[in-house]
Order: sequence, then C-alpha cells, then structure tokens
Amino acid sequence: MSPRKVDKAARRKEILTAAVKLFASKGFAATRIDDIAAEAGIAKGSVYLYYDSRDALLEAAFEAYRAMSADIFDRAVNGPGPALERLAGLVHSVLDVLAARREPARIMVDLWAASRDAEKSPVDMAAVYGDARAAVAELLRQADKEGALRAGVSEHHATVIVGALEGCLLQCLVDPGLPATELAEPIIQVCLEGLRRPAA
Amino acid sequence: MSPRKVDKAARRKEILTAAVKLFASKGFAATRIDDIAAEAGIAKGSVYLYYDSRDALLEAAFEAYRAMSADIFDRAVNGPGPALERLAGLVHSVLDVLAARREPARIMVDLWAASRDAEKSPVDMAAVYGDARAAVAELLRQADKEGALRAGVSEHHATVIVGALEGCLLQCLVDPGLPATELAEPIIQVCLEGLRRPAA
Amino acid sequence: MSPRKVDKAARRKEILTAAVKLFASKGFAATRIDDIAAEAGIAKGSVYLYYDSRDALLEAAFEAYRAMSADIFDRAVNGPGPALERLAGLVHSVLDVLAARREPARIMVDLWAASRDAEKSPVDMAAVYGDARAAVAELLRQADKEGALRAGVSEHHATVIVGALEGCLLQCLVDPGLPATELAEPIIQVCLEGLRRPAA
Amino acid sequence: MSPRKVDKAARRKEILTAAVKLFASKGFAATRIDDIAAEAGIAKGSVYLYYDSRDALLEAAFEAYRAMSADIFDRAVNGPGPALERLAGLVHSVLDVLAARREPARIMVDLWAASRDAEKSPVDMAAVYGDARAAVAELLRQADKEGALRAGVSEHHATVIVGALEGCLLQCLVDPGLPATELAEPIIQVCLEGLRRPAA
DNA sequence: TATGAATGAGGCTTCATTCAT
DNA sequence: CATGAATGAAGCCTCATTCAT
Repeated sequence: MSPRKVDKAARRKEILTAAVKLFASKGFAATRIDDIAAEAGIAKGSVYLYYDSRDALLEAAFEAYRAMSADIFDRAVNGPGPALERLAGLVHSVLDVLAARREPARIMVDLWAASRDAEKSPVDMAAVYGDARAAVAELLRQADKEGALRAGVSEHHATVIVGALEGCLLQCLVDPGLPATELAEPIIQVCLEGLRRPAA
Repeated sequence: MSPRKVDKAARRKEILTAAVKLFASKGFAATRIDDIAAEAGIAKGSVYLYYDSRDALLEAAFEAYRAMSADIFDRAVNGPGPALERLAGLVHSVLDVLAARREPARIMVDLWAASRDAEKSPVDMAAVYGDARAAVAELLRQADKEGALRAGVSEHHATVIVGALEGCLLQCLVDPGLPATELAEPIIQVCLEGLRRPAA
Repeated sequence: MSPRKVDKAARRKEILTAAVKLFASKGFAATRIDDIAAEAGIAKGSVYLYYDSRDALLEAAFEAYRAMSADIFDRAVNGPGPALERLAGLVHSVLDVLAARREPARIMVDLWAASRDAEKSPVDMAAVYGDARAAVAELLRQADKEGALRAGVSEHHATVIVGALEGCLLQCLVDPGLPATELAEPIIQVCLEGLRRPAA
Repeated sequence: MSPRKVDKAARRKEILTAAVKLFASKGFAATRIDDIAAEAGIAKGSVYLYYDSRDALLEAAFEAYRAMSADIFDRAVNGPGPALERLAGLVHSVLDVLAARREPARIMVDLWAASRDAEKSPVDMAAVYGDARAAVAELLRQADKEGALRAGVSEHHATVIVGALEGCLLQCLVDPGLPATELAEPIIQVCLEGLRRPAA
C-alpha cells in the first residue's frame, strides 16, 4: 500500500530470485547466505530483514514453484475446449516452461530432497504431486463425461500421466542434453492416445 | 603373527548399509559421520579406514544403486520371451524393488541432487538414465523385430517409458502413501499397450 | 548506514602480534587457533576474517620478519659513513633487536622449519639469507672501493659474516642465558678486523 | 649379548634411520608413524615395540646428533698437533659431514624447534652448543698456552666461532645451493687468522 | 532500514596410540 | 615379537545468525 511496502516486496522478490538462481546452479547445500546477498547486491545481514533463515528461502522458492505449478494445472482444468486437448496442452506447457528456463528448474532436485521428511519440512512436494494428480484426474473425468475416453480409465492413470511428465522432466534436469520440448508429443501419444475411445 | 581378523569387504558393506539407511531417512545433508559410525557400531574414525570421506560414501551408495539398476535392465534386455513381456516385467521389477525397500530408495533424491554438476560429481545419474533409455530402446527394437509394435515408435518413446517409471517412483518416494506395486499395471497399459500393433 | 567501525589493518596486526607471541613461546606446531584468538581477545572464527588459515599466519609472521630484516640490511647498505662502520653497525643492530625482543625472535626456528621445502612453502628463508649475503657483499665491495679492505676478500666472506651473525643469534635463541648484545663486538673483531687492510 | 639383543638393537637403529630420513625430508611435523613404519619396512604397531612414542624418535635422533657432534669436538680437543690446526680441522670436519650427508642434516631445524622449551623437551640443543663452545674455548686455551694466539682472546670468541660454523651450516641447510665445503677455508681465515699472534 | 564484523556451535578429518590376535 | 584394525581426542575451518552502529 504505502510506497515502502512496494519496495519491500520488490526487495523480497529480488532476494528470492537470487536465491533460486544459486540454488539451481550450485544446489541448496552449496549455496551460502553470502552468495545470495552478493547475487542480490545487498549485504549479508540484510537478507535477514526479508527472510527469517536460509531454510525460509528454500521454502519461498518452493511456494513460488508450487504456485506456478498450480497455475498451469488450474488453467488446464478450468480452460475451454475438449478436456483431452487441454491435457495435451498441459503437457506442452510444463515442458515449454522447463525448456525456456531449464536452469531455474533444477531447483526441483533440492525441493525433492527437502521434502523428504514431510512432517518437519514446510517443503511439501507430496502435496504438489497430489494436486497434480487431482487435476489430471479431474481432466480425465471431464474427458469421460465428454465421451472421449475408452472404458476402464482409473485414478492410477492420472498418476502415470503425472509420472511420465515428471519423469521426463527429471531426465531433462539430470541430463541437459535432452530436448525437453520434443518430448511433449511422445508423451501425449503414449499417455493419452491409449486412453482415447477408439473412433467408431 | 596372525593379526586381528576382519573381513574388510564385509565391514565396508556394513558401513555402506548404515550410511544408506541414514542418507535415506535423514538425507545426506543431515547425516553426520558420527551417525553412520554409531549405526554401524564402530568408532567415528574407523569409518575412514574404509571410506575416504563422507562424499565417498554417497558415491558408493550411488554405485550400488547403479549396479542394481543396471542389473534389472540388463536382465530384461537379455532375458527370454517376447520383448514386450520382458519390458512389462521390467516395470514390475522396478516397482517391486521400490515397494520392498521403500525407505532405502529415498536415497535417490540425494543422488539426484548430487549429480547436479555432472562434471565435478562422481554421482552421474544422467548415465544411469541414459543406460535405462538405451535398454528400453533396445527392447523396443527387439519388439519391433518380433513384429509386436505398431509403426512410428521412436527413441523418444523409450524416454517416455523410463520417464513414467521414474516419475511414478518419484511420486512414491515423495508421498509414502502411494502404492508402488499397484502402479505397474497402469504404467504398462498406458505406456506399452498404446505402442502395440493392433491385433489383425 | 554506518556499519560497525573497525580498523581492519589494525585488527590484522593485533592478531598477527598474538600469533607471533604464541608461535615464539610454544612453537607453531603447538599453537592452536583458539590460543591465538584468545590472546587477541576475539572469537576463534574471527581469526579467519583476517587470515585464511593457520599457515597464513606463519607466512605473515615471516613477511614481517623478512621486512624487518630487509630494512636493517638496506639501511646499512645505503647509509652514510665508511662501509665497514656501517657493517659493524649492522651487527649491532641485529643483536640489539634480538636482545630487545628476544622472545618474539624465537619464531625464527619455526620459520626455518617451515622453509624446509622451498617450493611448497611461502616461507622462504633462503631468500632472506640470500638477500643478507648480497647486502653484506655489497658492503664489502663498498669497503673495498674505499680502500679499507685487504686483498683477497671474496663472496664467501659475506657468507661467513652472515653466518657468524645468524649463528650467534641461533645460540642466543636456543640458550636464553647468552648475552646477545655482548656478542656484537667479538663478532666485529673476529669477522671484520681480519679483513681490514693493515694500517700502513 | 644374546642374539636377540643384537637383533633388537639393529631393528631400533633401522627404525631410527627411517625416522631421521623422513624427519629430514618432510620435517618432524609432517612425518607420520605410518611413514616411518613403511620406510622401515615394518608394521605401524611395531614401531612402539622399539620406541615409546613419536617424540621419543625425535629425541633419539637428537641423541645421535649430539653424540656425533660431541665426537667431532672431542676429537679436536684431544687430538695431536697444534691447537689452531685442530680447530681448523674441526671446521673442515663439520662442513664435510654436512656436505656428505646434507639431507639428513636438515633434521637440525626440527631439533632447534623441539628444543624451544628447554625445560620440557629432552631435546636440548643449548647443551650441544654449550659443549661446542666449551670445546672451542678449550682449544683456544690450548692455543694460547702454545703461544699461538694474540692477546685479548676471550670466551666470546668461542661463541663467535661456533656461531660462524653453525650459521654457515644454517645457510647451507636452508639454501641447498650453497657449497658447504668451500666455506671451510673462509671461516678459518675470518675466524681464526684474526686471532693468531702476528708472526714476529 | 542497512551494514558487515563478530560469534561460536558443529562437522570433517587426522593420527598417535592401543590391543586383540 | 609382530601385526594392523580400531579408537577417540583434538584441531582446523565453515557459516548461519546476531547485533552494534
């Protein structure tokens, strides 16, 4: 509201951006508060004016990731057009995001590691994937209502679709040589076409 | 004359087992050498008689994982029977291993994190997934020779299959509530049936 | 805005002084970083804000010693008056410094030890003695030009003069009972008078 | 006496030789018991059958050095011929020993460091130099009795002569490029000729 | 609000010494 | 006597966090 507020929020974001960049490139474990401060162009102590701790920065990075992910999935669920096409579009979206900003995406490996102990850590990737599965399941239900699916499509298929997406993403993260965008169509073919009701 | 008798190889394995257990439950970053020593029932300094450093233990864990993984894929590639059935068996194997020893499997998130900088780290998950893709691609080629595949199956499909497998695995790791074994059939349906040549 | 104000150079010097004191009294090998910090009245970790490592402190001590040594020798070489008198003054200077601050001087034994492997160690006493020999040789050349020397005075005599100086110093260091200052005249008599051109 | 005794003494000497070699080349601080054992061709634990501790090995090295030094000086004091010639011979002996076995001689820098705290350490270089000064003083007294000295030669001259010897030795140790043997004559000229009674 | 010097707990690793065989 | 695996105390160094300015 007040101009100060704006500054503060902007500064928070700058710091988070710096942190994410470094977490992605060197990993959370190897990223020092000094590094983040330097990257953000501020003094080390100032970081603590905006974030309570180093862990809080990872958590913030997680929240940003979660928001972005939720946004993509929500758009697919609530968008216009046939459900299966929206699902296909979702696959493209995810991989396009990855391809466009491959480096920042590498932060995910640290998010996975941080979400190991679901109780203690505020980084809860289980929830993210749960949401993703729910969204895909909803899309499948919509497609079913539209009469687009063959019989026998279950919840587990949503898990497999999310798995294929994340599994391809994982391979791309770990092996920068892989062409993320090119994988969208194969994923769609493999995961979606098999579920489609055969054209009469 | 006869020095204290110990099976160095066995002791090495004990220590590695202890380390893997802890890496899996608390994470590599949170696991102290003292913890490992205590878990293995030896003194802290003794760990260094068998491993050069804490990192070396993670590397050893990786090698063990890699060997196990390679073994499963090799068996599928070189086994008897129709290629597509061997591929289906492979999917079951991977998920059964995960289900049987879910906790130790959680070490993978640290292996992903450790393989971030492919040059510096000896933990090279890219190679593991490269091998996995090659194995699946080989199985697809075999299936094609057997006339079991529809036309248009490419290398990328191998990536998608490996992705679906690893992506389901990832979800299981992150969300212990998911039933790993039950995912095998959906994966097979989604990933393999769509590639099969339609029965004439 | 105005950060905590400290004179970093002064703090560096304080730490070095503390380190030298301890190196001298207990020896480098027996001196802990904690000891140095305590002596300097700061926390252990703070030492590392000013010096990269324990070795760096010994190196700094060496540089200080080298500078002081070079200063004494330079002053003798470039000073006014007959060269042989400047040489005699040099002998007095060296021993006076030793007598005045005998304890700190004991750091030299560690400098000798540290300069053992000339390639790896930045502590290069060989260079210090080389410089000392060069300075004395220059003084002898000057004395020769002044016609003050007998014939046959060679480079090796510079080595012997430096040797007598350092050898007396060594004895004083090792045996605190020896009276450093009293040795100046005997050194001068023995080392310099024998080189003087007999009065015609 | 018993054959065992002979073996034991021989083994002790082997270990000491190995230790001295390593102390000389890497320094006492950098020499591990494992290194010594390996160099001596025995197991690490066996070192302790012959020496009580690592420090005891340095002490033994010191004793050997002290014995050798005492031997050289004693021979000069008790030998035949004019005292000044025996003193000159002594200078040659010391430098010849250094030249012949320059590497092992480097152990002296560690002996100096170890004798820092004269009370606690059994390595007592002060005593060695005290003995050396006493021996040279005795030689000067003998020379005086023989009427070979000019008037006014004092105890301090012995200190200077020992100093010149040790100081040259120090320079040779620290700077392997210096020709030890060539320094004998200059030392003799500088240190002894000046003390000689002028030929009538 | 911003700074950056200071802190000190904590981790990894080394290595002299011991001791069961 | 000999071995070498095991021990564990100790030291160096790092770095998240604090706080005086």
